[in-house]
Amino acid sequence: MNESGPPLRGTPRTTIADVAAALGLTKGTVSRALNDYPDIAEGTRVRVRGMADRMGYRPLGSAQAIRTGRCRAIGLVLETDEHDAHRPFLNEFLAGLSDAAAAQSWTLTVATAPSGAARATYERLIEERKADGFILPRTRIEDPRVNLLRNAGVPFVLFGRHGTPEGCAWFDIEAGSAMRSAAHLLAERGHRRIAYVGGHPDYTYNQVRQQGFLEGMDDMGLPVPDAYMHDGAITRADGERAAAALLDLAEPPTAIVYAIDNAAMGAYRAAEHRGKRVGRDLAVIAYDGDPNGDFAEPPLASWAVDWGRAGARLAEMLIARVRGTPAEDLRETMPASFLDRGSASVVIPTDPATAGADNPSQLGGDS
Amino acid sequence: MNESGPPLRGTPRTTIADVAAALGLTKGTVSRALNDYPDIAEGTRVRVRGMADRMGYRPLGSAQAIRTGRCRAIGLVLETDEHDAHRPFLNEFLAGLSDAAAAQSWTLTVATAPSGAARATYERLIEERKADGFILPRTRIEDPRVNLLRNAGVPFVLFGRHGTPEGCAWFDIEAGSAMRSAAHLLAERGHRRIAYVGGHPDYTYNQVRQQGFLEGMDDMGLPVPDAYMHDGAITRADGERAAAALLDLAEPPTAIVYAIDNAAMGAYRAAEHRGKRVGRDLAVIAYDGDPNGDFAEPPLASWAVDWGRAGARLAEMLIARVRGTPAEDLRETMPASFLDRGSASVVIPTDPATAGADNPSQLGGDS
DNA sequence: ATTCTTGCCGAAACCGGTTTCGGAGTGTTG
DNA sequence: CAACACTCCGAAACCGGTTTCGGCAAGAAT
Repeated sequence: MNESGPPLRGTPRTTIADVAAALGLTKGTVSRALNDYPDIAEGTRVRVRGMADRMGYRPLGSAQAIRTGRCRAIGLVLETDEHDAHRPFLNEFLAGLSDAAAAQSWTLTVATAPSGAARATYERLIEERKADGFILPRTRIEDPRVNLLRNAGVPFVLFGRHGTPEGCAWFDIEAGSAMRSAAHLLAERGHRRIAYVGGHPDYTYNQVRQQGFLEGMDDMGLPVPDAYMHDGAITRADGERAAAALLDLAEPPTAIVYAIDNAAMGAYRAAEHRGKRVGRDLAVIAYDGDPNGDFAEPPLASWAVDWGRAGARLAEMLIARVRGTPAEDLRETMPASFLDRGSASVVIPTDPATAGADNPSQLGGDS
Repeated sequence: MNESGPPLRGTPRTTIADVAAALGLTKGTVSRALNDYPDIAEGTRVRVRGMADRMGYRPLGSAQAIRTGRCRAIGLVLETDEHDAHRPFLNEFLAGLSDAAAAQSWTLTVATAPSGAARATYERLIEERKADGFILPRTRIEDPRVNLLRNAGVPFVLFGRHGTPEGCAWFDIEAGSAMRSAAHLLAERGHRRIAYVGGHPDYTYNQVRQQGFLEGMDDMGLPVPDAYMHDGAITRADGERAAAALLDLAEPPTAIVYAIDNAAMGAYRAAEHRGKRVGRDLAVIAYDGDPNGDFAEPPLASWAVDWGRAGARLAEMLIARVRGTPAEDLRETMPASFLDRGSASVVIPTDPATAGADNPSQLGGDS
């Protein structure tokens, strides 16, 4: 019984036995030749190699898997009911992963799960050996996936550092220094009152970006009053609320740094409702490089991440990890690149008399 | 040799042999019991079932695959360097696919390829049996993937009908009737001069939507001059150009129907540059339900597709197809739902004297 | 009481690979 | 010339399932 299905494959693949027969060898020998066993004569190896790809032989992953325990597949579990800054980039991220995997004849197994119930999904994939290891996007500060995989003995690579990175391989974007540079840049353009609006506090990216911003402000000797620090702005509406609160302060900031592009888009409306204009009365720099930001008026300055490249490196690192490279040797960062667009080009004339002091009357003059 | 990797799994799965031993049966019997063979006593079957899930037994996909030829995986090849109207929805689409697959203990294998070189990707996945069948998103009018898979004897389900659908299973959104309704609705709101801006001409969606629009116009007895029919607008810039051309006509349309939300977003700027305003002087209805449209001023009226549901149905249909259901029995459509937002709420007062005639002077009065 | 079914399960082959083991052939050394 | 060490490959077990085949036992038919 089981699943009886008529539409079986047309051509009946060439198996390793076919290759062996064509050469008068045994399949064991062919297998060892192809897998670089040292007890195979070099001449035999090239004969086997030649015949194998002349016959178009491609080993059957599942057949290998049952003996080796490896299916040459990267696992990726996307958590769905979650704010997804990477939504516009999912394509590129998947492309990076998939291409890098394909280059080594690996494939990509994707699953989704509601954030809470991800555990069961991982367990199923592990139990059925659908993946040799996992890439963990959007790491949280306390991330239950890490312990789960650690205990199961399944290799993984974090995208974003973890609170306790012992024994973890990770890849990360230098978002901290990006935010730090944002603070520098705004300060150099004359801003003294710069506010920050963060994202979801449970995630490591949020910590990193906020800290980077604060370092940047500290570098420039600029104070950051509590009222200038917001958090938890994920959606455009969140960002609008935060901007509204900031702009309604007695001493409103002249610039806002957002952790998330999407939230930053809300600043435009908040400013407009107060007769101000982003890019003229208020500078905004955000992070993500969301293409939609390019269509804002003026376009949103932002830090862009090369998601394709990130995916590719993550895939390569995970494959290396599965093959045995120690986790400690698999740690990389990649810089983000700044898109210096209109929203950031607000220059505050530095009055020598008031330079260094907080001077509220600086704000608001047209052009 | 081969890939020697230390981090092997912790717990050594329970195999079918373990279950058999625990019951004093042979693994053959256990296998048949679990797969509903008729020659197993009902009592035995329940004993086996009970013991199996008490022991947490889960069959190893790759082991099954080598005998059955099925790995219980859905294949999805995303073409990357392509205009992707589904980009904002990729998440939901994947979630729909993955959840429906998981419900039947299937998984999802995702690969990407540049549009041109997709063939090799399919061949590799087929050759290595990484997927039992494929879901083909974004069907083209002449789609090489169809012949490829047909010849290979690999099951597939089209997302969007194909030019020659013989022997094809497909799922489709009723975008034709959506566009038709859009024409009706605009006509009912008094519009007589309605233009259309299509998307990429190689894809079936474009054909379907355009035809639906023309039918709707025909239903209402409204003429569609050639100058009112545009095509090939994918990006926001494309849409802006098309709108500009239309608005610069001697008799500009009072409403534009777009095949793609993203292109429709360009109409806002084109209108603005001409002192007009979408939602007041120009009605716009598009298609895709892009969440960004909700942040336009006024929000973009559009037809939304439930991508999660679409993915789920596609997965279920493909699994059925793999299990033997004839392609002809696997054909479904799903309606799109109209988001009647600000951009469509332009009412042209129907002057009894001029009703039915094209009257250019109708346009543009401030409400 | 014999024969014929029928229900039910064990035994074993099989799928396509990998890995271990042993041994035939050759070359080296004492 | 015997003993020994290598090189290289065949033979066969193995992985975890599925599927075929055959046979035992109980009940039905003759």
